[in-house]
Amino acid sequence: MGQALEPTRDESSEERAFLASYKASEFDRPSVAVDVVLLTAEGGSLHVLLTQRDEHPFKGGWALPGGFVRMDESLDEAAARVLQNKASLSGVFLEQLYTFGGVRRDPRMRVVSVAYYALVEPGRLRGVAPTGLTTRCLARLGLVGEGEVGGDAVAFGADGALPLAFDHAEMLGMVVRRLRGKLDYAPIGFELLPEEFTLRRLQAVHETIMGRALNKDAFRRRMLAGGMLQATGRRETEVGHRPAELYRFITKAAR
Amino acid sequence: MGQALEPTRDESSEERAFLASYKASEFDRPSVAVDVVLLTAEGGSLHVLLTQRDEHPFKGGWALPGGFVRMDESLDEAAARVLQNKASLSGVFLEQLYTFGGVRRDPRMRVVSVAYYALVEPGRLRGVAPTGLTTRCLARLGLVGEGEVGGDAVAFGADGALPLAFDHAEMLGMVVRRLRGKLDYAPIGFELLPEEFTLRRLQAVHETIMGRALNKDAFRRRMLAGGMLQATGRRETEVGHRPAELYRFITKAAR
DNA sequence: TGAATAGTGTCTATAAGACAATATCCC
DNA sequence: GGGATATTGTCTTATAGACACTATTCA
Repeated sequence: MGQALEPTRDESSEERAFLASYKASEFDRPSVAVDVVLLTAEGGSLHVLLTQRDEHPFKGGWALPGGFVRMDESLDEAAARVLQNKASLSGVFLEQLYTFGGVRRDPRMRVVSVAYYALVEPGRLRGVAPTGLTTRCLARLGLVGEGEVGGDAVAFGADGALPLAFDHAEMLGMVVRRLRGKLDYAPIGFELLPEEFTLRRLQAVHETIMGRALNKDAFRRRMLAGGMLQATGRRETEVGHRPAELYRFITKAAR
Repeated sequence: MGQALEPTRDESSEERAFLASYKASEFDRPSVAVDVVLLTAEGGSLHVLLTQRDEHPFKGGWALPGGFVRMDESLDEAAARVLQNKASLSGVFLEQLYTFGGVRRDPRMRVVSVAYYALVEPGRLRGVAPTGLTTRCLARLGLVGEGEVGGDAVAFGADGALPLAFDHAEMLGMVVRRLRGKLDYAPIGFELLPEEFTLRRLQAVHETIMGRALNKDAFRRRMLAGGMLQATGRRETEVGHRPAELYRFITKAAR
């Protein structure tokens, strides 16, 4: 570039005086948190990791895993830390979703929350939310205004819809719409599958995200023409019918 | 919904005790700011409002208009306030872009900045940045890695590329890519035009955003088929050739 | 009348949808 | 062999790009 200024090189006495006199804590400021929407796709539905709150506010309600951003970590790092601490996951797809900053979204105090979403294949979530636990669950995700622009999402537990804390229903609605929008041009379907998969499984993931059936022929053609799939030569086994070829996702760099 | 908990109704003594004991200012926290990318399209280029910094850091560099978020306003409201104060604009398209939260993006202190972008027609920017002023300008915007996924943008003033403060080159790069991605399915081209416009002008705006020529016939067909345009019956005047019909953008609601 | 762009109609190439035919596994 | 799904090939239809032709304004 050569265009950006280099602040560290510009250590004039004038600047040093300015920095010394700058009172960083002079004003009230919001807290900054990250919330992570950890998603997986299984059984034709998206599932999201939720934890039950044992304190006020929204005591007993279900919330996304989150935490406050530390002074020595970036937002991305904070989201990765939350994912590591709450789900023992690292190295997964993790991307910023949107930042929620309503004045009263947390009744305790002003909290600006940067929402992230993570995508992981079901196999990596074994043990993260064992059935039977009441404090955390993988809830099935459904949209309220199906097919509409705005609207919240609903999370279903074993006994029906779960009460969601804060504005987390809005976050969940936004993440589904974001996925649907990105699916056509970003390689996000692969993030929800193991390393090797059949075209049928990939289509099932896409159908799960879109919430509707897709044309098999067109899907197959589009995927193979897209140049992001590499045939392994191997085939699935023990399926009770003709086994399909296993494919692998190849990044642009590896092509 | 009926699923969300209602915190205000849940005023048990237990909750009141909790809220009273909650120490909101116990921890260090980042400052929260908004930066606004105010864009318009003219002469085949996108233009962005920049102000020259007269203080450290990045003294003399060019920055997006921005400001700290107040405790009594949402992020959207803060962005609208900045737009009103710095450009005397209200009621324009304004949408969140991305949140930048690198640890050292501001050398003074930790600042998390929520970037917004606003779109206005050139006519509404008359007087906002008069030529000749040295403290603010409407800079022509160009992408660095044209056609690539990532990469910064460059802002050109009268004398060439302007040095951009903070991570604002990254914000500008992101806004161009966001616009290109949204153009196909969101009605954002209209936001950069006056209320009535010809198809040729609309195509010029799309070409400006995409940075490449578009097929005239296909563009025309697609726009007319999209159902978002209403012919006014009037035509442009004084153009030195056959005048084109004037169209108006109609929202879904008005259809 | 000429220059310049608007607007229409038609042909072709490409991608999507539908559907039939064949292939290959497990039981 | 029968059941089930994979895979291939073909036909039809919708859309994008190319291009020719006509229309309308101002100079």
